[in-house]
Amino acid sequence: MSDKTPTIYDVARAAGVAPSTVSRAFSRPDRVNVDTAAMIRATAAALGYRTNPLARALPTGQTSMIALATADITNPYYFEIIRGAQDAAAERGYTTLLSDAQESVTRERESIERAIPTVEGIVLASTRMSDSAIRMVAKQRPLIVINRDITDVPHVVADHAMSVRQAVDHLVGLGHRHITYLSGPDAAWVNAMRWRALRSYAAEHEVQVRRVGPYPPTATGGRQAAEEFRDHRTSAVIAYNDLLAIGFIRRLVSFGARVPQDVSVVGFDNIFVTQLTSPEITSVAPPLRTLGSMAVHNLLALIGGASPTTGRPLALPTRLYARGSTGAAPTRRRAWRSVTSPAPRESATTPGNRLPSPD
Amino acid sequence: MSDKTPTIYDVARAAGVAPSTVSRAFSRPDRVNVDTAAMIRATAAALGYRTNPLARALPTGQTSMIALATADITNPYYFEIIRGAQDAAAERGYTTLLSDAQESVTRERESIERAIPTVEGIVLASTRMSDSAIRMVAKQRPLIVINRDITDVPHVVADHAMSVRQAVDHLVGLGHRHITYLSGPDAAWVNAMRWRALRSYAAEHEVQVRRVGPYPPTATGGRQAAEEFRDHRTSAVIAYNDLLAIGFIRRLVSFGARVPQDVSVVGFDNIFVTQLTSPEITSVAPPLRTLGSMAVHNLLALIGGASPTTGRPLALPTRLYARGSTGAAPTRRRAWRSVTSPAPRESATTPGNRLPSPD
DNA sequence: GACCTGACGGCAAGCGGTTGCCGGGAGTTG
DNA sequence: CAACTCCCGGCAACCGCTTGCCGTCAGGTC
Repeated sequence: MSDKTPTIYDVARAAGVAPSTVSRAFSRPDRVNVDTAAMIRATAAALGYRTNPLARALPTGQTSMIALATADITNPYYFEIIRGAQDAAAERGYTTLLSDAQESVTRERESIERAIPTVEGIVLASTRMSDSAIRMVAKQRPLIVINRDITDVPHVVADHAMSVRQAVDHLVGLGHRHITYLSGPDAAWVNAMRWRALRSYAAEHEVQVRRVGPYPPTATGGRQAAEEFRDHRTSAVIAYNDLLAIGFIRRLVSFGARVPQDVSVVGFDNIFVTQLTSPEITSVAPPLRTLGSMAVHNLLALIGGASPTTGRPLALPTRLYARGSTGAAPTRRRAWRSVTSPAPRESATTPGNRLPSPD
Repeated sequence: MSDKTPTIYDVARAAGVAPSTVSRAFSRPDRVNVDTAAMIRATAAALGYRTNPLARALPTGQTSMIALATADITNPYYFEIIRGAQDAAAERGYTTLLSDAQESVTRERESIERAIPTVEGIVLASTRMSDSAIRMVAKQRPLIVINRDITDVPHVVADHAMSVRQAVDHLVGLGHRHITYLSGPDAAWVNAMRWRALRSYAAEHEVQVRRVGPYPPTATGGRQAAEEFRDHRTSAVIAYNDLLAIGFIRRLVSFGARVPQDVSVVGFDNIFVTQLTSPEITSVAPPLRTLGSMAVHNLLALIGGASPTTGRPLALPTRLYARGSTGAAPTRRRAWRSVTSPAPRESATTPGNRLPSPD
């Protein structure tokens, strides 16, 4: 009994067959007699044999791995996408390699470059790369892009027009007629889509919209936005995403504004944090989990040799969750509560994540 | 020009040397003449050659991958750990394979089993596995455990005693003398440590402590906790983690309690969400990022052949961030505000993440 | 009974690197 | 100038699994 992990050769010897037969017993069961196969499996099990994915990958190129590239893994937005993707992948025996670009294009490219040789395909979730860069990657590996419509590259997208309609309808239903859009990163395709959809839909409904930004898609970005909003108020605000909405509201409140009495705010993505704030955030939820799993399904089909055109990129429906951050439009504009009144304080501390390592 | 990616053989032919020389030019530059090496690198670059990690891994076993196993990737607690680990790994040319157990022991074991053949080492972040199961894994691959002190298995831990002291000192400083501990999962080693430390430290300071739970380490768990707390109040509460603290506070507030006037709450981990709630959550921050990077450093050392005893497991210092959820103890206990008064409403909706896939 | 067919197992050549070992030649030493 | 080192490049044998191809043999056909 050697301490090394057993190989097909060990199994072959023990079972009295050729290595090739052992191999086939696992990878091509139909190619070998059922009894022989059963016998081989049995001895393999007894020896504790497990096929080495690396060795298998070399001749076949099948690593059973796919990459899921995210712009920032700490953004709750990705949670459900990741879950959906991983579940779908695991179901088919694939492992998901999560890559995190930390919101940097360079890092994104690097980590993708690095992943390419080991993965069979790639899912790009809200990439910041240019169309041409994406096409370069698509040339090397099967690729699916989430939430970005790029010609000739297969993708899955949420129905952005629908999401915007839901947000606007909700606000209009509450009597709002003036909406400010807090813009996300310019490089984010979704941001552009939302704004475009918003503008055209608003036009149809005699709603005034204007855009401010761009801001980083974080709570900090939202705070910034609030500073600027202060001088150009509207009764309603649509934020590029929930994090932005949250930061925005917090700062606004610290200015003495009341949400939703003075300002109604709706976000996008419906991340779990929307339910942990006061007020809770009204948010439009894209089917994140479905996007993730669908992306992987399509990717796996592509890897399996399906033609890229299969499965027309239909836009997945979204849904609005009405919560405390939206309410009836004020009948007439009034001054915000004085700033001197006791407003919830905001902490200036930052997480102490960079403690020196004690050595 | 073939469309296949070039191999060392292609480079060798183009450069007029043997494949082995090409190989060495990359993996053992000192073993080959500098000029030759430079020439080879040049032709390699011209051909667009890049060494295939899979092929390299087969004979050497060096996959340049490590696994980071988390109990629940959607828990913000892991963010900084992940970042720290990934940075440290990337710095040394390693790729991190993130695995997500979704809080299930079976899944955790499965994904680790699955990862073992492809990774050189493993970091276990707050595993739910038993000591013996962990030792089994440690037998197969170099292993580092985060935040769990298990004999004979190398680990990195935060100073739990210190964190508890900080929480208690903070509360005592505010005049609190009765503390309830909201317990996390029984399987979480940290939970046990905290409670133990809390009990002994409290005893020294004439503070009454009691424990309730266990609860799942989520906002929902916190809500549950609030239900039970309602009938057995104390002026101060220490929650197993921030999520628990947040859920707890929200429910409490919906009961008419005021935080921090009636109840002070401190959490652990200092996740980013603590700064997005009202009130913001006072929290004790373990050096998450350092834990992550240190774990990887040690792991890499282990892989490099260092003896496991190297680098005594010292406990990393923690730090408390005082925020709005804690305040002076009430001079005397008084009734909570009536439940009928307008309390912030809590949404009953759940994220619509499981939209049927439209096919 | 000769011939054909299909199922099944084995042989051996890869997949793309790595590495122990060998040997030629330049440089060093006495 | 002989003897000895080193440096450096090549040869070839792996690493563990897959797979095209071939041979054997049982069963079916006429």
